[in-house]
Amino acid sequence: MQTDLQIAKQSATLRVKVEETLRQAIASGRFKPGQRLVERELCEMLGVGRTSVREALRQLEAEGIITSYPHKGPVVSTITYEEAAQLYTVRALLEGFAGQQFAEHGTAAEIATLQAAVVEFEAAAASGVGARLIKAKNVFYDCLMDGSKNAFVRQMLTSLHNRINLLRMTSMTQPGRLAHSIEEIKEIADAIKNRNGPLAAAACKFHIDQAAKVALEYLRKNTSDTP
Amino acid sequence: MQTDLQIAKQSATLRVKVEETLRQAIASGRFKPGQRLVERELCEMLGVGRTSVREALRQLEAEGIITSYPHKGPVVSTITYEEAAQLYTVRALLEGFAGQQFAEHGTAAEIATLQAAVVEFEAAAASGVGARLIKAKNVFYDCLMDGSKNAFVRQMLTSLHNRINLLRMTSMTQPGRLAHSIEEIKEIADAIKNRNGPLAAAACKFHIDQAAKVALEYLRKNTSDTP
DNA sequence: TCAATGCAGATTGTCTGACAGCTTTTGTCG
DNA sequence: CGACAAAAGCTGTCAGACAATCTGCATTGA
Repeated sequence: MQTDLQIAKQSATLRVKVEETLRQAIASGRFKPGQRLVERELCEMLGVGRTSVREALRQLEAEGIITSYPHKGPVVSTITYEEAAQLYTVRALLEGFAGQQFAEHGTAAEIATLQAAVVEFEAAAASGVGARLIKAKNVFYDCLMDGSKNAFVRQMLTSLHNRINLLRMTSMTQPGRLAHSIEEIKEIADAIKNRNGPLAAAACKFHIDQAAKVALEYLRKNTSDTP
Repeated sequence: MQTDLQIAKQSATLRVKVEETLRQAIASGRFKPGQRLVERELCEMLGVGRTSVREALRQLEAEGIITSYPHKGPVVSTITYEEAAQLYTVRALLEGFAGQQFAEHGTAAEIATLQAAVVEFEAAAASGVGARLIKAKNVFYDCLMDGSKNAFVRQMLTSLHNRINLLRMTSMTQPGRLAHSIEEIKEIADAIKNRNGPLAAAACKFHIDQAAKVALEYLRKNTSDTP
């Protein structure tokens, strides 16, 4: 495992590292939605040539987290209310599917891993450390996606998560939301443990729908506030 | 409309044209799965510099229709039996969703367009012209994806269609399959016309499952034949 | 004063040439 | 015949250059 990661990082081409760095920078809010990404600045900032930067940008563009306009260059993608609504809809669909597959075909070991992730998420929430919470949530979703046993679902959900990341920090920091979130996640894990496919799907869908409600409400207010 | 398209094609950057050309070349079988794509050859073939080719390749890689290995270069993606099965599964899920949305929220105009597409598909099948058939099918799916009213579903399905294209020609040329295919498509359009969401979803899922059955059977035979 | 025009700066899109590094193949020697 | 070294073929990356294009600002004309 460890060596795998190390080897992966070593043999990773420069372009991939740039990709990861930029993805991280965007996810962490270092670059904000709508902000222009000027090639030369990125080159200096990262200490690499234009080739690597441009190819990395193409990749991020394909993933949808940046948008480029011809002869104007790329900007960090913004997300409209309608897009966010659509995004959460399809996310609910796919995660519901993943949950159902997990419940019906997951191994005992996978279920154990999932439950451990829930426990860690709870602990992270109690600790109040934001970074730990995000990490725990990522572990949980990673596990859930693995449970779908479907590489395409995994890939699509990863892409959706990346695009929603800018909003997700919102939906989790809303007062009272976190406690509900924990309960919903427990429901998911329980349904999976009990091998109840439809219930697992419903629990996943419910969880996303709740998150969507909060995020969309926030988005609605903020987009009308700043015309 | 026309001017829009013309302007779009004019202002398209070279890179995008290369993308489209390569996508087409792969979809049409000009480049076969597993085949290496050597940069210099592509440059000569297309008459463009390495920059444009490499950036286009990154895009196609992100879409999954080519795969690159570090320091070895890109090859046209191959698809294993398991991957194909997963692909059809998620496609059934998404198209089922699209069909349901269409039935429940599609406009009368959209339904009329869909029905026209069905008629054209039938005519194309009767004509026996392969190209016309493929075009008709694409129109039908385009219409169906629009009906989902969800840009993400549309994008994901487009990507899946691209990746499945190499197999799709198979599943449609199987003897007897085409007649069934027409019937299934009619079922879909009927369910949508009658505003029956669940039935539309089921019809879409059934259609894909049938296509999957044929394609997977073919794939199973061919992959075990050529070790 | 204000709108239209036009120029200058900034940035992207693309090409060329170059070179190191990794893979694969070839060739040679024990 | 096998191992090891040399060579060839590509990719990954950089730097520099230049045309095309966008944008903001200044100039000009009504």
